[in-house]
Amino acid sequence: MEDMKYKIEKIDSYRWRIPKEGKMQVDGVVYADENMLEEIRKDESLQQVINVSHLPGILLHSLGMPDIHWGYGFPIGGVAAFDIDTGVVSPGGVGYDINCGVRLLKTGLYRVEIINKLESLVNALFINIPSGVGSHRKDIRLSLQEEKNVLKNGARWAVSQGYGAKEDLAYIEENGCIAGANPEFVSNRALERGRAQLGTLGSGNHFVEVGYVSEIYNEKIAHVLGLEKDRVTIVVHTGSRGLGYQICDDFIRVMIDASREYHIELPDRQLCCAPIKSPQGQEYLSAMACAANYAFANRQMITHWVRESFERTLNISPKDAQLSLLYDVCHNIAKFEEHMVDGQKKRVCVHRKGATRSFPPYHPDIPDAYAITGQPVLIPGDMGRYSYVLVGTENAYTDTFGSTCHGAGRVMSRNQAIKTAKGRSIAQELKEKGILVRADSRATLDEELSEAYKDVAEVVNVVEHAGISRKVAQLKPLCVIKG
DNA sequence: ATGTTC
Repeated sequence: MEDMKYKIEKIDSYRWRIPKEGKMQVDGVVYADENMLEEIRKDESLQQVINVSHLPGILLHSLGMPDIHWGYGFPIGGVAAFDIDTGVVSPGGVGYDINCGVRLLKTGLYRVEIINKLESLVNALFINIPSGVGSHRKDIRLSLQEEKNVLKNGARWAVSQGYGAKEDLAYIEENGCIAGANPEFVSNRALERGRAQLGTLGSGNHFVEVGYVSEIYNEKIAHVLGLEKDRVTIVVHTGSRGLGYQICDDFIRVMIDASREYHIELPDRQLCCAPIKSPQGQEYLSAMACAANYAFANRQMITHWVRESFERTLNISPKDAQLSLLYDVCHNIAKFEEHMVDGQKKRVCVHRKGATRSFPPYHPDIPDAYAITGQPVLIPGDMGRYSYVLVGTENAYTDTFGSTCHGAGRVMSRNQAIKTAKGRSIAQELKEKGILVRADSRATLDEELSEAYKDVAEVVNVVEHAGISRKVAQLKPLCVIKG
């Protein structure tokens, strides 16, 4: 590399250290192989890992996952944990799409049973789940009071309204509801934006994808999770829509003032934050929990319309379709968790921005049914390739505050992707690969071009070799709806 | 990611 602004040392084939210097409070640690590191160093994301390491109360290290890339203040693919008494909470450490996340449904169906019905299936999904920028539902009109119930109760609210079943809740991170949500700290503007958008997909990299289990890497774990080769699966990737965006935006303003008030020295204004125990910190966490719960409810409602689309299109009963929830993970969130710090168990505030929780077997916060496997970790790839199901490990718990990667990671900006796609039909190219796509906008398809992303297989390879997740299965797409 | 620059 030409001008090196920071030192980087090899720990092993999959881990790199940026040693603490100057005002850094801790080292930076990045998970990547050698080739990936070269790519990663082309953007500002490692400088962002360093910037985060300056924040007060940061514990052990500022982490970068192999799918790291440039983000607002904190890198996307970043993990940082803070001491509750001396540390801070930062909206930039969570991101604009609060509780953007992934849910995986498994079915009793085999690929051959749906392969001739993909067109009607994708059409049904596209009709039943509004997609695209600003998408909203005409069939649901929430009162303000009811919306506040959504924010307080998350997926549980959705189930109480008939979207899915009570049994689903055990298979959602935090059972689909983050504690401490208080709608009092959500602005009217955020509430307004959220009201008509509940139960919609959104845009960008969000999608609903019907696919199948293409590869099993660990038969025993796959069996416990209910995955079998050629079985049909559904992946839902979406978040908290305009509501989460507005909450992030509102609190960035609050935190710029708070950083000044508490004399927090910031290497980048975008890292604006407040002490966890300050009023501003607590208010952000209450509002963030509201957005997180909205996102859980959103994925739960979308699940209902996925099930309905399957039942109607394939003319099967819900029981026969067996669209059961395998798991639902957050990948943009700040949470209070217990971790080992300097040999002591300690409650800390973990920021995961474009990073997934990866809890080990027998951790009390994972479903009983998965005690022996560890927490399912859901890693979507790009539109044209494949996604992965992994499980959490003890190493993740000790090395990365129980965290791992979240996806393929962009290598092209959105504009670059649009330029690359010029003169091509991405939908047609996908069709030739056997993937049927329906999208609200052509521009979104162009932005989400396969080549705009790293090969997720390489990302997953790193987290597996570094020991912070174990590979269980690969899923390949058959049809997909997008924004 | 985002009523894609109130």
